[in-house]
Formats: sequence, structure tokens, C-alpha cells
Amino acid sequence: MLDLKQIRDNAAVVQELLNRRSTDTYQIQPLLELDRQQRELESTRTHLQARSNKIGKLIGEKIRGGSDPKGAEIAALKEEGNEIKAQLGASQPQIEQLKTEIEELLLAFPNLPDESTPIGANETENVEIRRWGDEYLPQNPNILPHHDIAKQLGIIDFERAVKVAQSRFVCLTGAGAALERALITFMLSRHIAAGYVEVMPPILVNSTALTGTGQLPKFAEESFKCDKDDLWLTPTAEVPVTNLYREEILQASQLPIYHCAYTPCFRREAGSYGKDTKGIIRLHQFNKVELVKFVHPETSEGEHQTLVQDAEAILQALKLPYRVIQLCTGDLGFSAAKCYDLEVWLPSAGKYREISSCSNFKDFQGRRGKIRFKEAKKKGTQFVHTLNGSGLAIGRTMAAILENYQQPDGTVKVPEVLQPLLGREML
RNA sequence: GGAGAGGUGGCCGAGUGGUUGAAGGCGCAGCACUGGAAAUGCUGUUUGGCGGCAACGUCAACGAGGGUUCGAAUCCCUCCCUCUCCGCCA
Repeated sequence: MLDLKQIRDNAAVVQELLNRRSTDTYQIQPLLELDRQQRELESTRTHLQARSNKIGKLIGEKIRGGSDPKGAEIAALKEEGNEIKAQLGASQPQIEQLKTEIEELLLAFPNLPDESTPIGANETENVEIRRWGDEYLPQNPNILPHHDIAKQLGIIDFERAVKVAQSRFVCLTGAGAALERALITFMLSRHIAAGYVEVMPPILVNSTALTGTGQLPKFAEESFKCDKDDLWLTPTAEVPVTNLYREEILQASQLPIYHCAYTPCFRREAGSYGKDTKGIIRLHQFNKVELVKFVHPETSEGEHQTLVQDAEAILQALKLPYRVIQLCTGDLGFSAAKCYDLEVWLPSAGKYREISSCSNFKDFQGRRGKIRFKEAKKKGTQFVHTLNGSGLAIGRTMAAILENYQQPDGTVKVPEVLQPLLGREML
């Protein structure tokens, strides 16, 4: 959520930053007008309330001082109290209406892009920052797509999973399931060693939590909902982990907080019909290890860089070629101010595919979820900066391994670092 | 699912409808005492909105939302959550 005060005081700057995402889509003027009306009414209300409070206090004092509770003096005060109450009651619906409208508008605004986020209209204008692992690019010219090799090896059952659920679900079998599990364990172990505290959060989350991280209200179509319970299947561990600290006031000394979490993730993939229909690149249910940081605003840029490095470290350990791109303003996620994607090399497609997205949300989620911190000896509280990144998407990592480690004879080598966990060298 | 109990400040815990934003305690911070510390004493210690350079003023908040009243933490209604016991169950 954006800071209403900031919008009010720096309207032109805010509007310009919003325009960087998309011209003409986000207009703050209507919001400013509602805000002006609301503040005017609120000011009147405050004054009436102050008088009403005084009357109440006065009546108490007079009665205790010996005035007749049924006398004319008290009756006059009561009468004035009643008049004020009538006035307050008359203006209340309007104030509430305005507040609701302002809140709804505010929740629908995306985060302001960071100054360092390159300006661009869409993903074609994202900027490549660096590449890693050219020396590990596979030399085999006849690499099968991951789903074909997986079928051949008998480690993924596509048909039966569809029978059990529907399309875009898979069932891992034998070494496939073991590899998935090994990847989860491997990634978590690395992140724990790097200082992240593992959590295993609920994977059903309520509407307030989804609003806190920014999936609601705009992206309700993207998540599965358990209608009877106001619970949703989490689309990413970002939601439950970030919301662990919702409505809390932390001590500055507690920061930074680093968490890593493995969870299944569930997405409807609405609007992506026909995209990536084969294989395990785009599923309704997939596994992911997520990194989440809660940090002091002053350190968030540095924390973002190290977060990206922590995600990269997994790809490097697995010796999978990848590149880092920085998203331009037109491709930036709703809640993010700045974002780097890690893209892993997929030989069968002949291109890099997203395997991790590392975002700095700055105070956007902190404000939505009321995650604050207090500095000793300083008045007031500040919103924490939150950051998160995949570390990594497990299914896509598996796909990358099945292709990059594929041998000419149709076998797949197990990455060295996974061999001890899996207890085998080849799939 | 059945039965019961309860939700008050960072924590524990009072609270008879009228200077209660809230006693008392713990914790924390500052000051005093000390060579230094402990102990002790004094002072301070919620959050948000609005106004103000600031001191401060004012409004709101005792799970949430309504209601009664001149006035509600306190009375009434609805909802949510937590805990205990029983049942079922990984």
C-alpha cells in the first residue's frame, strides 16, 4: 500500500512514478479528491466529538457536586448532547463511505518503482545484468525436452495425475519423487547455513494475509479458494511467511529477520491457457523453497543484493547455467519496487526460463500488513522493508537438471551435490 | 461435532456506567546513590489520525462490528478468535 500522506504531499512525483509502470492506468486525482472531502468532514466531526466529551464530563462533575440529576441545568446539557449526537449520526455514513472508498482505491495501487528500476513497457525491455555458467552449457545437440526424458525414465506420470486431479497436475514417481525431495532438502540446508531460519507455515491462508502481501484484492482470480472458510491455497510461501509478523511491532534490534520455507504453491494460471501445456514448467501445484527477509529500510538495497546471491548460490552449486535480469517498470510485479529474475538455461527450448524472482517490496507490504518496528529512544514506529525470492522453484529446477544433465544415451546424470542425498549418480 | 471458560497496554493482572488511555506488578529507559555493580529510590514508558518547527493540543482504540446512554473497558445483540474437557482423526 502506498502512503496516503506521501501521495498528498508529493502528488506529481507519485503520479510520475505510477506512469512509469503504465501510462494512464493509475490516476491519483480521484483519490486526492476523496481524501480532501474525508478530511474536511473528519475535522468537523472531531470538533463536535470534543464538545460532546466535555458535556459528558461536565454532567458527571455536576452530579457529583450536588446538582439535581433531574434539574433544568442537567437537562439542558443532555439536550445539547443529544443534538450533537444527531449531527454526528447524520455525517457518519458519509465519512464511512469515503473511508471505504479511499481504502479500496489505495489497495488497488501498485507499489512505486524504485528509482533504479529501468523504465520499460513490457518484458522485452527487461535488462540482463549478468550471465553465469557458460562453461556448463550442454554440448549434446539432441537434448529431449524434460517431459519426454522424464516419461522415458518413468519418473513423472502425467496421465494418472490428470485422472486424480486435472490438467496441469503431475505425479512424480520413484527417482522423480526422490529427486524433488532431495532438491528441497538441499536448498533448505544451504539457506539455513547462510543464516535463514526455516519455517513450515500453514499453506491455507486467509484473505487478510493475501491482502497484506498484495495478492488481494486485485488478483483473486489467481488463487484457489476454499469458499466455506475464507481460506485460500497459498500461491507462494511469501504469503504465510511474510504474514507471520503481521500487525506486530518489532524491536529494531530484532532486524534483520531471515526465513526460508518450503511449501507447495497453488496457482490457477488463469489466462495462460495454451502456454507451457507440456511438462512441469507451469502447474497448478508446484513446490518451492522461498527466502523472506524483514529488514531496516536503510539496509534493504544491500539485503536485496545478498538475497539474489543466496538464490544464485543454489544454481551455482547445481552448475546450472543462468542469467540475472532486472525487470523493467512495465514488467514489475504489483507489490515490488525492484525485482531481479533468475533465469535458468533450458536447452530444449533454446532459451532461459524464470526459476526465481527476487523482489524488494520496501515498505509496501509492511504498510499493508502493519508490520512495523521501533527504534530504541526514537518516537513512533516505522514500517519494515520486506524482501523475498524463490530459492528456488523446485519443479523448474528439476526440468533444468533433466535437460542440462542429459546424456547422449538418454540417461541423466545427478548433479554432484545431490548425489549423496539421492544415493545415486544417474537417473 | 458436543460441553464449558475466556479475550484489557511489551508481559502478568485489576477494573462499582461518570477526570480510566486505563490501578498494581514485572519488564524496559533515564536520573540519583556507588570506585564500579547489585540492591534501593525517583521519573518516564501504547498505537494511530488531525493541527503545530516544537513543547503540546485534540480525536480514536480495552478481540471486531452494531445497540442502549448526555456519558460504555464496564449493560445488551451479532460475529471472530483462543483455551480446557469429551468425541472423531493424521
